[in-house]
Amino acid sequence: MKANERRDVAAMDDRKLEVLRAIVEDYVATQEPVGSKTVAQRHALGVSAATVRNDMSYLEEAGYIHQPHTSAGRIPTDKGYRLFVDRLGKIKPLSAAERRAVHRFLAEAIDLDDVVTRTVRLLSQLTHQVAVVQYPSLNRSSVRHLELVSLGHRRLMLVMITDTGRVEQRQFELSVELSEDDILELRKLINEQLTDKPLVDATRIIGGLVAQARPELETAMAELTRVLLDTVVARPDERIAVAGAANLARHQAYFAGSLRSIMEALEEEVVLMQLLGRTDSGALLTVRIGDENELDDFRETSVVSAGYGPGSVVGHMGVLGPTRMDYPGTIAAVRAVARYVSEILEQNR
Amino acid sequence: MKANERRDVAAMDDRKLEVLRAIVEDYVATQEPVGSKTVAQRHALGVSAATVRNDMSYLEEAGYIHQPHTSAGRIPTDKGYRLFVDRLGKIKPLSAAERRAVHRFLAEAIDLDDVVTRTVRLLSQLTHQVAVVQYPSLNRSSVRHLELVSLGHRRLMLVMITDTGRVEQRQFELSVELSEDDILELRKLINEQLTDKPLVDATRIIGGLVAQARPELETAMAELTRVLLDTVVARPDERIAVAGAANLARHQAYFAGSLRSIMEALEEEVVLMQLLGRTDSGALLTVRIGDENELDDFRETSVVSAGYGPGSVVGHMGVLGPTRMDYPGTIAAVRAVARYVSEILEQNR
DNA sequence: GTTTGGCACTCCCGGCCCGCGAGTGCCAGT
DNA sequence: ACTGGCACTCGCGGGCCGGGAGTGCCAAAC
Repeated sequence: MKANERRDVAAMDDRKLEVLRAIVEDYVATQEPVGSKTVAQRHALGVSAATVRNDMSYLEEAGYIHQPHTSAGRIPTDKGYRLFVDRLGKIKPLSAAERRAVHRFLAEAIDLDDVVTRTVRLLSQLTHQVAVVQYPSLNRSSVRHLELVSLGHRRLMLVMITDTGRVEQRQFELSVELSEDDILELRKLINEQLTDKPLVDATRIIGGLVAQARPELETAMAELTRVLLDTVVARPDERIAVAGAANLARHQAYFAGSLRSIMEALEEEVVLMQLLGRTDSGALLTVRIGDENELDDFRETSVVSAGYGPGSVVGHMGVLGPTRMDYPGTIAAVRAVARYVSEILEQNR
Repeated sequence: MKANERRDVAAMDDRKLEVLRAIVEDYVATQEPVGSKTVAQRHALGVSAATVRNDMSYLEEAGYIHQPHTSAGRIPTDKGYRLFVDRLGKIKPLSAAERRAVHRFLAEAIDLDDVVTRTVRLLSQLTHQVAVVQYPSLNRSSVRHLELVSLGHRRLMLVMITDTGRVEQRQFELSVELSEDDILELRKLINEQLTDKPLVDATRIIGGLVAQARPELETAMAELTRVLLDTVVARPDERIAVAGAANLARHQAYFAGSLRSIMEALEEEVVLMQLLGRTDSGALLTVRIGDENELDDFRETSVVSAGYGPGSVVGHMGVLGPTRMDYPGTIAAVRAVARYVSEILEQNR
């Protein structure tokens, strides 16, 4: 199969590829099947419509395009889009104005929440599609600071700040009452052990905390330990922001029946993580086209996603739309935004 | 006009009202215009279809129902729904199983964020509609505690906790470096002044803070003051949670063209606030039907909303759907959930 | 005078047919 | 290998029609 595809591509001369590009570009622009005449005219290939027809029947044979019905033009298949993305699409960089807008808009962000909110809006506006941004994964962050605040009685609040700027906060109640000094002591102890440690190691470290507390504080520390573990482990990556769902409505005809299930999926963090997460190892940017998404409801959907983070990848962001989307433009937008957000995180570190 | 309507209602005998109820109920159930025969048969009125026809033509004259076209059945108008809601709909309380589910699901919430998230999901599931929940308004809350945390260098974090459990957090940078003791001093000062004060008074109090700080800390306090004001005033009510947007897709036919603009509106906090906020003064529960919403995009939409809070109202929650919705069921659900959430907030106070 | 059965009328809906046009595949000629 | 020509296919929109649901009105009955 793999060898077969290779031969297909190799056997195709440049003009056939050019025809495929023309079909993809026109179809994306007009949303209508594109015929041989259109291709021959609009894209100065220097050949007649008949020649284009021959190429098209070849491309159809090879599985890159297909006809919705006998007397219609051609539409790219998922395989066709794939080839286009891999070898034909020349990524068009954002315009200077767009770049400036991105920088200005993101530079105004005051904290991580704000960065994420602005990012997701920006992506959806740039691409006119649904945008999804995952908050920096706790698994890949380190603790910058832990704070323990008394709320009166036995009620406490634990605030954890990571090096990516993420703030997790959690209220709980202890079975014993602690003095302000006790709290300070516990806070100091926890901070000494956890500060600058990556969260993946936290589970281990937290386990050892109880042993280090003064005997009087052991009960409290044990309870605190449970809350810590809960905060760190039990809700690992779950935060995700979505924007631009209204753009789905623009493609109503396209999504037809699946609109509802897609919207349902957008409210499920697990599903979103799946869509974003399965990045090709190492690749900076991933495009998953139609069938390549395992989920049934997304068979007519493409996802363009990129990792971001200061130095290493701490989260993913992406854009979701119909398979017939403007790949070069979307790829450029996602890449540019991911890069710039990474820069911001780098600076704030 | 008002007098006119009064007379209309008064002039209608019970059977005419019964016919209107039958039309509303059937139309909501079937989504299809309902004819005289159906009404006469399904709802044991003890009269013939012809009689029902007379009543219907009266109801149409009075503006409670109308025909989409000459040879079709009748559909309630907004005015018809209004009368139904005000005088005809017998609110059917939730089933015991539903009530248990509500209690169980909400009781598990661990903090305010969790309460809101669970509430909005619950509402959308109970009603099969879009649910919207406003976080407790800062304007109507009091400060329970303020915390000032050093993040190293000159970077600080301000955490504010209100009596409704809402936690606002904000990072910022001072122009001067403070010692741990300085920070504690400032924190103490701020807490003394603000704890248990309603946030509406905060602006005034904050203004006086700088004067009370030691001269060495004046600069820092001035800067801090600005951050405080920003946190308290500049982002007053803005947090809103939405769930069940996928339910809009179920009513695709109904919303037709406006689907997109409705979805856009759902991403705009300002619009959502408008929809929820304009509560009739004092009323525990508000139903706004079709035209009664000022926004054009919501002419075919009804909103059922209720205030909630411990004792006094601190926020609103509601459900949004097509005008042809199950009002009795929706009203019951919104009311039950709002009450129970209020109870929870009361307990946590 | 309220209710009822009867009846003519209206008009939507779905099915059907048909002509147009876009697009194709094939072939013979360059 | 490319091209022009040509017959063919088939979706789409428009027009037509018959069935059916629902109405409004009227005259008779209670």
